[in-house]
Amino acid sequence: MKKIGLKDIANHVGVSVALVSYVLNGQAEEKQVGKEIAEKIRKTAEELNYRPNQLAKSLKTNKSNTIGLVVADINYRFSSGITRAIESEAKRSNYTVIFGSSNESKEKFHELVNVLINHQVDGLILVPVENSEPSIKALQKSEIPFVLIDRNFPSILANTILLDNYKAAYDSTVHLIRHGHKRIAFVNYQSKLTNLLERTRGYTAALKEHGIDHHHEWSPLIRSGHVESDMKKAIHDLTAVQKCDAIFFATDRLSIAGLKEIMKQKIRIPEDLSVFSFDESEAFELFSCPVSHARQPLEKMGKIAVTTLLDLINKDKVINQIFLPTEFVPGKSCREP
Amino acid sequence: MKKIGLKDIANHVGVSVALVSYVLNGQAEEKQVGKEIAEKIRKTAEELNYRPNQLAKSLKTNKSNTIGLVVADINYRFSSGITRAIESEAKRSNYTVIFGSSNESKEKFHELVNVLINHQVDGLILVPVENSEPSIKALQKSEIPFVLIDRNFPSILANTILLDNYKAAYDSTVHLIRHGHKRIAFVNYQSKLTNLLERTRGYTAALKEHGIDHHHEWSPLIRSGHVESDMKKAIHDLTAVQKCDAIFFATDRLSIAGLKEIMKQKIRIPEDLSVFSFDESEAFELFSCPVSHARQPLEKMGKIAVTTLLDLINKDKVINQIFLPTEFVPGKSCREP
DNA sequence: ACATTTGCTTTAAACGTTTAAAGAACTATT
DNA sequence: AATAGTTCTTTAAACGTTTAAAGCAAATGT
Repeated sequence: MKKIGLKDIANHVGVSVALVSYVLNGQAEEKQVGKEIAEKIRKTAEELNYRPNQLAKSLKTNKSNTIGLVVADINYRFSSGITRAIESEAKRSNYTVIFGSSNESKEKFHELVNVLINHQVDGLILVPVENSEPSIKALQKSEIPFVLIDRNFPSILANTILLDNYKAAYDSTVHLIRHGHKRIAFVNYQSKLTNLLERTRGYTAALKEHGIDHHHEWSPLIRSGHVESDMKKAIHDLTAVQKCDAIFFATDRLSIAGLKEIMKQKIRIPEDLSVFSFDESEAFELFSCPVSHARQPLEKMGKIAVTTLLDLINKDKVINQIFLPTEFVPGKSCREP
Repeated sequence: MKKIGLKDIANHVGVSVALVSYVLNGQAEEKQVGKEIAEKIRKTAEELNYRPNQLAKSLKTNKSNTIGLVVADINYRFSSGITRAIESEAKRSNYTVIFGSSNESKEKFHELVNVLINHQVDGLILVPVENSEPSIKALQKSEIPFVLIDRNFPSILANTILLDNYKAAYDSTVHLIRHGHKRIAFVNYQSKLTNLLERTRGYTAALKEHGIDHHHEWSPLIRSGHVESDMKKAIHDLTAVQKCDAIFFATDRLSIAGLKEIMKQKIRIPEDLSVFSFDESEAFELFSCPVSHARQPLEKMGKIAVTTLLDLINKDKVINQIFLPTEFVPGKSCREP
């Protein structure tokens, strides 16, 4: 079946392509197209199963109705959640999402951004990866609207949708303190990403402000390439050596790895140890007890990212940093006070 | 920063756009472009930070280097895995993925396919949803190459990448039989999707061929909108009433829901009951014992989907149905024989 | 000296749209 | 009957590329 263009419809009806374009773009009355002709055009378009060529349209109008999305790894629960939210919000405004997963590689990130730009996306939503500052700075020089989501950089001032990581970690730590814990550990990735650093900052501040001396050994850092071995060591050290009575994991993946190790070492939750997780995971459902955790507002983040971006595309550019709160989901993984 | 086009480079260097186009497309020698000029063009392009307009390119060449992907729900582990595999395989061949999640709605599915076509994708990879046959049949009438993945329809002959669901379910059931189980239950969704029906067929065949009478009550169907309540009833019925000694869950999500219920009802695995799962889940890692399951070859499926599609795009159209085997992952959720 | 070849470059049309602007056919007003 | 609106329709350029074809020197062959 040959592709049908405006020209085909025009020939078929016996009018010019301009008229067809007007009608099919809903400018029939504005341009005062004859009623019967308009109807005939619509009918023929339908019959011939006309599909507008979005590329040609975009080329002419300089507007692709497309937004580019780069996530850190689509296999993360965070990424798929945010992607889904972004995609459906985008479609509400008639935008299509072009998509890439950087897999935490700055090279791939950079390349993806370029590919998306070449595809003339109207704007970008990015979850930046470690050391991607240069790519972002280059982006800022172009006029392409973009918003960062979930992660940011101190050296970069841009539109950003973030969790209030500091506050969430602070509050969660306080939660543990209220439960009577004095030796609270915080397990984080070894990373320069500010969202993770902020969590550490929140944790430390909470301890300090509640008169608890923070021991450096309570905050082991896990290398992302060596989660299993590092975690094994960390859990053992925190429980057997440091005698911590609570562990706060900085992400869902750390929580899972940690809980797995805790199971292996036959540590009972919450009798021997309280556990709290930043982020939630489907996996928690099958753990021996419900895990208390802070939940990220994925839907909301995605939605706000899109609306912020669309504002940026349509109106003038203000810079906006939005911080969203997490939701506290109580479980049974923290011992009663 | 104004957008730079071939024309700008041409003006800058003092040549025609054609020359610039040749050079920047690597046809410099073929078209015998002067060495110094070619060099100058390349340098200027670099300096001006030229980004080719992919839309214009595609419009002219009638090739967008873009493939459309529609998954059933990006939040499924299957979807994100397959998406990631597809995206990276596509990029290896210089294709970009345009993406949509139908969320199991046939309307959204249909709409997404249309949007992608309007964006002139060179081909489509689709995970069809229930009752989307009409959309697919319409697709077949157009000349757009597409492959179905994971699901298919008896009434539709198309390029398809599937699991060998029948065999996987058959083998898994046999595995349970070998472990000495006689009363094996199979919990599936209430659905017309052939991949799920095939699993039921494999299960039933295995029982029959091993001389086990199949009781209809052993195969409860869970309604996708009522997983929790239906599962509660099913588990209770299978264990307390039917006295089944093994349960085989047809999908990862059913397994999770089932295991949750099993935990609630304090049934011990594998002492009181053996459990086997089709699909794997991160959640299994935190269950009280490792769950034996059949693993889908996501990477391979994605890769094959892309290569099949690219063949379809580039060469002539043969119809191919590819069945992939699952991998057996032994756990400790089946009692010893 | 002229024709041919070689090496390099430009011209111009096309892809499928949009959209100002001009044009044509009526109708209404003098 | 000439003029001026209305109302409807067409013309044509443009968006940023690609690419066949033509153009033009300079080099080579006879």
